[in-house]
Parts: sequence; structure tokens; C-alpha cells
Amino acid sequence: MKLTTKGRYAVTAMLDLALHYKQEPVNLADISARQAISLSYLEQLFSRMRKQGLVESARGPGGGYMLARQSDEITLSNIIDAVDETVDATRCGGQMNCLGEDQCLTHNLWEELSNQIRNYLASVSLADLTNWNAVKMVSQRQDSVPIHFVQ
Amino acid sequence: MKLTTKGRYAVTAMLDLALHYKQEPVNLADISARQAISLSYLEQLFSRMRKQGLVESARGPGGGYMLARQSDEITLSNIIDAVDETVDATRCGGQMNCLGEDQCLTHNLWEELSNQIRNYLASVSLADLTNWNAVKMVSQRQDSVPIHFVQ
DNA sequence: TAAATACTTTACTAAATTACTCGGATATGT
DNA sequence: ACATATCCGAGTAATTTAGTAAAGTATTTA
Repeated sequence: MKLTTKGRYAVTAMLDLALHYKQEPVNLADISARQAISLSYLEQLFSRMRKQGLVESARGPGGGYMLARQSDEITLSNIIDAVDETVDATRCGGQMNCLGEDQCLTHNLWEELSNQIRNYLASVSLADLTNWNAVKMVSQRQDSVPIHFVQ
Repeated sequence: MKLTTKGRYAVTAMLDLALHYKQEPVNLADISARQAISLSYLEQLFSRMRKQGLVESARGPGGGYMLARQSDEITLSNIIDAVDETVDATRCGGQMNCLGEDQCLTHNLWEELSNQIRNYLASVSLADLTNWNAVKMVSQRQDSVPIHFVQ
């Protein structure tokens, strides 16, 4: 799991789409103008997201992109995974005893941690984000820290 | 909040330090050998972490690095923040009405989301990680998804 | 059918970041 | 003194990011 500006661009664009998508498809030029992301870069991002089944496209005049699913069924991990191809965190391809016990320990550890973050991002949907007040509320709560690893 | 391989290297190295630090300092050459991270790269990472007060150094023969605090008081967000200097997620320096309502909306939204992830990483300490079995247990629980944004 | 619109694909590129190298300087224990 | 280790700065190849450019394909409206 990576978390870069690339993923943020994708999330931003998808959020824009979710906010402006009523019946007719939204074209990338509009998203480009609203979010100040270059059109060609958006094309790259949406091409990947279309292949992952997150959006559907309509060509021709009046065409553009639509969400392929309801916004509460599109998670942030869906979006980020679609555009940020995952790196091999282990460097040893997941095989055990790559260079010693210690290394595999930390490899596995990082992978588990990665899963935790992925779980978290999988728990937030586009629909959640469109409700800005809700997000604000939650983030201001003091007890919002999610998991505590059991000691 | 970024989440790159750089941060993973730092966490890996700090975990190695936590695991091997008894009384005497641990030198970077050993960590380099165990974790297959180049010595000079480790020097860069530890230089930043030392300046952030996460580790203390001892020079000369028998020298090396020690944790500056107890391992349960060093969180993953501490480590990642120390080496991955944060990018300006907003691009408009946090000022409102940068280019329109929509843009600030998504800017703020991403920042809140970023805070959530930071909170999560702040809830995991080095001490948590050294207990590998605990991590494994938690990650296998089905109900481990942390927060659900209120609808 | 023609023109306009909009996506598709490929290739290319500048800028930034990552991961690393090198050469030394400085401090410390023996 | 000397070996060992951190510290520091400059430099650099490889990769990724973010964006350009150009040609093409599909669809719809008129």
C-alpha cells in the first residue's frame, strides 16, 4: 500500500465526479478545470479506474464518465489501488527465509501493517466523503483512533 | 501524510533497533547487514530521526544508536514524519477559496483523511510491532476495520 | 454523412524523489 | 596513535510523478 499524491489526485477526481454526477456523465475537461489537474493526467487515471471497473465511460458529445457503482460501494482503497500499482513490499517475493529470520520478520510485519491501512481505507467510501460535515465531526472526536494492537 | 518505501525503510530499521537494543548501542553496519539497507542511506534516515529526538547516538568504537524513548512511546507516525517530510496536500497553502469552493472542499477533505491515517499510525508503537503474534492476531480479526464515518 | 465531441492509446519529457555512493570530518574508546 | 563509529555534504543513477503531444477510435448530433 502506497499513499502518494497520485492517489490523492485520483480520490479528488472521483470525489468531484461523485459530487457532480446526477444523470448525465461528467466530462474530464470539467473535472480538469474544477480541480486543476491536467486533462491528460486525468485521462491516464480514469483509464486505469475504468479497467478496474470503478467508472464507466460514454463517448461522443455529451459523454464523459459515470460511477460504475453506487458511491457507497466505492472505497478509497479501490481508488488508490487502481492508480497506484502496489510495490512488492517484501523485496523477496513473499518467500520465507529470504536473507534471514530478521528480515522476514520485518517483511511480514510491514505487510500486516499495510493490510491494516488498507482495511482503514476500505472502510471509507466516496459516499462518506461527500458528507463533509460527517468527516469533520469524526476527525474532531478525540476517541477516533481506530485500533489498538492488543498488548 | 505520505506512505512510501522510504518510511518503510525507517520503520524497518527502527524495529531492528528495538529488537536488538539491550544495553549497548546498535551500530548501523549491523542493521545494514541484517536488513539489507545501504549504510549511507541508513545514516541519512537516522540523522533525521536523531534530530527529531527519536534516537540518541554514541560515537566512537562500540558506539551506535539507542532509542531515545521507551519503545512504547515511539509511534509509527513519529518515524514516518521524521523521514518523509510532509508535502503540502492543499497546494494553496491552506488558504480558503484558493480557486473555488470545490477545490477547497476536496483539499480540506484530504487533509482530514490524512489526519485519520496519521491517527491510526500514531496508535501503533514500536513496542506493538515487536510483539509479532499480537499484530498477526489483530490483522486476522474480521472486525478490525477501525472507524466508520458517521452517515 | 459530416462535424463535433470525447475517450483511447502510445510515446515522450521535465521535475521531483528515492536510494545510494563517495570523500572526508569529527568524536571516542583502547 | 589508531581503529571504530557517527556525522556531514555533495553528487548521482534509477525510478516515479506529473504533464505534453499526437494520432487514432467511437459516438452522437445536426
